Amino acid sequence: MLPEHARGHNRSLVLQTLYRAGTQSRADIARETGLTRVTVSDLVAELMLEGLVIETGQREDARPGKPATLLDLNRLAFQIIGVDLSGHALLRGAVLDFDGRIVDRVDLALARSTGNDATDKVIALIEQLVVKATLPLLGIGVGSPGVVDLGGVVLSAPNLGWSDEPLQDTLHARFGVPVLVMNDANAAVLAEHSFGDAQSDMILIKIGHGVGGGLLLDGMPLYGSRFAAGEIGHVVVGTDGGAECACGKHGCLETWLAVPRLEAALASASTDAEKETILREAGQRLGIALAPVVGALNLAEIILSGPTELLDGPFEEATIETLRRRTMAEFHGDLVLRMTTLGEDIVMRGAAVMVLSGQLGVS
Amino acid sequence: MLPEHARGHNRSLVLQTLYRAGTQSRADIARETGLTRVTVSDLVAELMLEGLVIETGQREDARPGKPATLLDLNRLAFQIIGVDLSGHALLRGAVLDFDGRIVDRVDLALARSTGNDATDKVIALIEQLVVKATLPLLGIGVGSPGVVDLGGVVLSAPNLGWSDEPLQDTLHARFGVPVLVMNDANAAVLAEHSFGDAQSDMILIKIGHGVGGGLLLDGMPLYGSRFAAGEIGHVVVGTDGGAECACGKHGCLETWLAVPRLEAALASASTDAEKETILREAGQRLGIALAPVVGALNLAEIILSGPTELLDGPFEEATIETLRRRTMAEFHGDLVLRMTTLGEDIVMRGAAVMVLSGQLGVS
DNA sequence: AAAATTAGTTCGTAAGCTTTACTAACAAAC
DNA sequence: GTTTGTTAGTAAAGCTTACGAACTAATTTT
Repeated sequence: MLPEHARGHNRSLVLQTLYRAGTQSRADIARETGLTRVTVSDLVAELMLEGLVIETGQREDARPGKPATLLDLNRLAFQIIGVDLSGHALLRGAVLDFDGRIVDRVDLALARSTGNDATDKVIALIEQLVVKATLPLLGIGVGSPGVVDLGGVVLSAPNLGWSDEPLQDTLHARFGVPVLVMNDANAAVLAEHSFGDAQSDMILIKIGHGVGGGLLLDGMPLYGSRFAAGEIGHVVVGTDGGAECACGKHGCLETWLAVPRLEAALASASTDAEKETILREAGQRLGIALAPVVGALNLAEIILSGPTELLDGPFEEATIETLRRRTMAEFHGDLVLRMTTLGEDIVMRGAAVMVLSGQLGVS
Repeated sequence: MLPEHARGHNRSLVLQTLYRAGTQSRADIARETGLTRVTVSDLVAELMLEGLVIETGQREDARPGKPATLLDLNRLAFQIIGVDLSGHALLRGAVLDFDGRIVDRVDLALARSTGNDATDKVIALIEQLVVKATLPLLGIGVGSPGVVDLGGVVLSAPNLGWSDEPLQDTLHARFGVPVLVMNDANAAVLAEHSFGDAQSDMILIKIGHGVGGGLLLDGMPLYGSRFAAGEIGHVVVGTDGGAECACGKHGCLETWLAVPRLEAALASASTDAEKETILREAGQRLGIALAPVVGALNLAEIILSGPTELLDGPFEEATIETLRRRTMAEFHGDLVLRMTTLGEDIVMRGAAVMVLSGQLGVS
């Protein structure tokens, strides 16, 4: 641990304080961080030289003493590109600002491309986004389905036909800015944590063509021993059989609640009561699968991401009821289950958080 | 982050290097840590003044250059007291050396004491141990059943009749040395990680009068949002009912595999085949409960701690078979399940690791 | 014997943060 | 209007920490 590491840490501390609490004075930051006013002034001077921080005028409120010079992140310093590769047929990308707001967006049909063709599609998408950016780029964040290691190599992503695809290096070589590639559900968790005021111990379940999850424990994403943390779709649920899965097993979580399966089941139902029963059954299965996870990790919150019309209602209710019945209320009395508030943009916004966090230590 | 924090980090780095790799020279440590020889010399001088590090002579092997002065941790500098409160009827304690070896031990019957009486028993146990220690004490580590917060307050431990018991503060006030109190299963996980060459992502399941677990993720213990991580005993397993539990639910993990339940079931079995079936059934239940956890966390290793005669055999086999059948082999091909190698001393040795880690940053 | 190699120390320097002391700018009270 | 007290920010000096260069020391290789 060298002095410059400590300096970098303190730099991030200042940025973090401004990012979270917004406009503040140097003295405010000093109080908040525990550093002295002198040190904060020094760090702020450095950050202003780099264009990351600006003075925004004086504080107006009437109180004794010299009025404070207010500071803020220079929210016009950079933009970020966020990319979501988790759609089954559509690659989605956006230009985002410092606050994670979407400035512009581009979609590109995957058209069943796989392997190098898929990689080329991703590059083409980003090229369009680079043109649309109106400010220098802080970096590019990508949320990819499948298993992604810490170096941004997609170890396995069946839908895109990738195995050991060094996407992060490829994109960095092509675009020359920092690139971060992460699993889509992990990116979504980061978005929910930053923008959706989620707690620090939670799991996010992403239900779409497949079922995946991302975990945040004590505020940090979990990757797992082989970078496959959250890959819960092919865990068998219950002790009473179930439909056959593409993976060969019977009763995998995906066979109960992947969107195509749910829609097919709903289509064959005639009455509303039947439909509700189908949704409740699926929600119960999710609860059964999650109960040991919630118990073992003492989670505070479960977030669902997926089609609102399917998940928001009987499904969600059945899941939380099942969880409550199967775990100790004493430890989980405050357990919350809810839909994400970020909708379809969750992965792109999470990808932007990755970049902010990786480049500035801010989130 | 102040310079002195960085200094502390580097101090621990030096100690850690010596702790893990054993006898080495200053130059070896410099190469290993990336610090310069100058800095290492400075840190070593400080540590030698404190009596934590000693020179053990010159290296003997024939190679060019000035022969190295070898260093080692002063393994006669301190001893540690480790206490295990998880026994149903017996409090166990030991004096341990720097390497976690047990130097002396003391047991004390709990005799159904609860509340303040139980606290007094713990103090009496430690008083006996303090007398037996032959070197200055680095600290006292305690593994307690129940839910323990980060400040060493036992929020809830039914067997000992404790709620919100500030055990860490009480013991620190009484004995004047650093005290660390942690959940028993978490302590056990630390022991297994340090002494049992376990991997960095694992769960340890402790089966005794109750069933509890401890998690190590990326080398760090997990505490959970309400400090109840690992409390998996009262999660309902399977979708086919089960016996009634003391907590009021049906089919909790404890109703399938707590030791008293298992022994009762075995006692009513007449043939060996019947007994094996009972153990296999229990092992399967554990596998069913753990499958979602292993899947969600992408764990590499599962360790069992408890009566060998029950767990080591059909039980263990059934658990790993069930896990393999219920999770994706692709992500968990190297999944290992085994008994702990540390036997009954695991919690006391883990308590010692807590102290080593907390006081010296070593583990 | 000379050259090469490795270990460890001494000395001076750079970086980073703190403490102390200051100026500037304001509000409140007399 | 002056005094008193408070708050913001800066300047200077000093401490801690780590580093690099240059040195001594001890041993093997040539």
